[in-house]
Amino acid sequence: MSEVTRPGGTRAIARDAVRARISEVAVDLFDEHGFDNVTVEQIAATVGVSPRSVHRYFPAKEDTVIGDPAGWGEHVRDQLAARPSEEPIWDALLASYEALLATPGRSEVQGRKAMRVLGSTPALRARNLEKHLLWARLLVPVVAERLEGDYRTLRAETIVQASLACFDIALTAWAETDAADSAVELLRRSFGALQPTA
Amino acid sequence: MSEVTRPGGTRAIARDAVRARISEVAVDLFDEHGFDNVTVEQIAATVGVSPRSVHRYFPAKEDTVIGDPAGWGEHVRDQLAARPSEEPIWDALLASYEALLATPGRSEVQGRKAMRVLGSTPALRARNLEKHLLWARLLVPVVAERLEGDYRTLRAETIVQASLACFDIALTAWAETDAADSAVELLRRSFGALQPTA
DNA sequence: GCCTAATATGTCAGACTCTGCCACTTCTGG
DNA sequence: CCAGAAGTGGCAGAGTCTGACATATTAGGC
Repeated sequence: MSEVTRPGGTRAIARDAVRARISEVAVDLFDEHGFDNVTVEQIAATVGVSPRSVHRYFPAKEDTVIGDPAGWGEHVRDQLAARPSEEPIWDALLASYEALLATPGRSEVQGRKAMRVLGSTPALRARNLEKHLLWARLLVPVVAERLEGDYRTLRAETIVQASLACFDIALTAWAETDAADSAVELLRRSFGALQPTA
Repeated sequence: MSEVTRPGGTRAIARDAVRARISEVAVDLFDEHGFDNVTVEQIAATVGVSPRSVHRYFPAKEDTVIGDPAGWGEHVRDQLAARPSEEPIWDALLASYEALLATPGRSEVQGRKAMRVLGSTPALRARNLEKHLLWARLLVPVVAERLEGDYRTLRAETIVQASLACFDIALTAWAETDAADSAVELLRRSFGALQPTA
């Protein structure tokens, strides 16, 4: 997954290109040496900019891998809001995430590498999860509207966060080197783990 | 939730008391001024120790709020492993978390305050999620053993992460000032949100 | 093409978190 | 009482990150 494309002139294009380049270099270095063994200074030197500039493009070192998921959260929210209102909520969520996975972004090779890096360091993975909580804030009102009965917000929170866990687990599994399944197939598997079977 | 009680003589007792004191002071300061506005130096000064000592007791500043998750994760894992093997997995997980909540620890006031502080800052939330990952590593093998069929690890991961989300959401709701329900009641509500109703 | 305002960049100092090292202090238990 | 174990604080330094500021670059209007 890469950044949301924003129209804004040549400078915006240049900015996005610099961001992408820094991120690409960072992910490669992390993949090779481990996140904790690569400094911001090293990333900057490899790209050919100053550390100060790296920090201008990415608030934190982790964000060179994670990127800025905010735009994608809005995308999922919009997809979810557009689902038929009588559709079961789990089906609606699954379809919304699938639509997201169908959106062009990083190449498959780079995407897998980034996910592998993400899964290799607990702090990095946790920060990624924390960023995805932003998605929860966008999705919970939409889900709550489809629920009836007591504790609607609590239940909506639960369903949304469980679905985010499915998404994370599916992508993590997909990133494993020998994974033969597509990300969508694995997503369906993890969603299925929470469906009525008992 | 406080530290796991470990027999080990007077020194262990003293260590636990120092940890508890540092944590109490930290949570109070964070609650009053915000996590990012309170330095480790300030916590140390208020307690009457050096910053170096604070770092001896807590690997990271965030851990002054979160505590040591390893002991509690093992506790939950042990509770889960001791459940009857034919019990539905969701019931077994719920019972294990309930047993954890029944363990004496911080006072209710301090517990609520810590949960509120936990939810207030991205860095704290992320570190708390990292704790979830640690627990997951302990719980997934136990859950996977109770599953049959394909993709057992993926499904176990999903179930465990979803249950941890339930736990987190319940505690967060409980920490809200006007919450009238007990933490256990809220935990049952969030678990219920993932049970067959559709 | 020229010029100007807007934007981008690098240098620098400093704040904060965290770690390893070491000298010194405290304390437990035989 | 005493020795060894454990605890403490001071210190330097590494790494991340931020604000300030001077300088460089560039887009766009004329």
